[in-house]
Amino acid sequence: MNDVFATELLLVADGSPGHPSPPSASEPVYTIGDLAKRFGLTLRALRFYENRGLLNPVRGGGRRLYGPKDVERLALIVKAKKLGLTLTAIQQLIVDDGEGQTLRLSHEACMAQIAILEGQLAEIEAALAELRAMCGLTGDRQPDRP
Amino acid sequence: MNDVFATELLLVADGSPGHPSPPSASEPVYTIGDLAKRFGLTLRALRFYENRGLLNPVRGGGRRLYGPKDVERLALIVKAKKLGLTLTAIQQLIVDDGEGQTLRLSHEACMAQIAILEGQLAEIEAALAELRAMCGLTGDRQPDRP
DNA sequence: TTGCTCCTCACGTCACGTGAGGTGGC
DNA sequence: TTGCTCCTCACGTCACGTGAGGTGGC
Repeated sequence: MNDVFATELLLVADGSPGHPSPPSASEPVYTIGDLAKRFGLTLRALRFYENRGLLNPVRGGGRRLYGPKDVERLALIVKAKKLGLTLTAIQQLIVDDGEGQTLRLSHEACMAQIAILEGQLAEIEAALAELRAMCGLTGDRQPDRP
Repeated sequence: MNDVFATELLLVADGSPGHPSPPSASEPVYTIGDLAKRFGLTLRALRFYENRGLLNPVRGGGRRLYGPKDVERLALIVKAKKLGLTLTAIQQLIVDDGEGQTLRLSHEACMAQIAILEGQLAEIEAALAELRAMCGLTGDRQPDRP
């Protein structure tokens, strides 16, 4: 389904002991490069997330190895970032409810985030209106009326 | 017209030599606190702009003293920031055309900035749509149709 | 041997926030 | 003496970018 994952899929015998989610036998394992390509992130970003405690891949020969749970978690991180949440917030919002990881965003927090984004939206729209006026464009982007 | 300016207006005899725009006699002079209140900025922000070379107030008794030209320049900085421009860009865009300072934004740069903001707008609108769905709100914020 | 991918420091960027410790004039 | 406003370091924050210098396996 995915070139990166099809060609670079690895298998690992066991995870390191004590790891929160050690990849078990025959589970797919990905390198940092795999995930970077898949999610459109840099290696640096993935290492940074790990440093912030958002990811916790096992090590194999000094390299980071990501299992399905790590992939699931990273997908949530990327999704939450698109919602405009900070990494600090994301770290506290991702929880595991037995059947997988989810973004536990309370209704209150959700409304608060909406308010923040609406504020940013207004600022950007005001800036766009001003810039379009400066560029000699009409604010509503309709052709000139007679 | 402005309480801050009316009550804290100072007069200074001469500017320091070599300064690009030394306040001359009987020109109004403002403190950093005056400008912070007037423009809704922090003292730290004003000092930071100075450090970046965006402002260059004279000193009087160790204190920063801002003249009308500094005020004019700061107004431009604040306006440009609202357009989403970086301080580095702003520094290069502010020019003095004999009759005052202006933001020299080329048509090309203007269009480029519009494109950037339109991209941000799209991202924020997508995030808002998602958040409203999560919060159980309708995307277009209209009441439920029968 | 070369090329590729990965690694760990560690400093840089952006626009400030936030104390720490001190000064000057009412 | 207290309160207010100002000052200069200087480290912290946010989310990474960007080398520097080195490793491992084809």
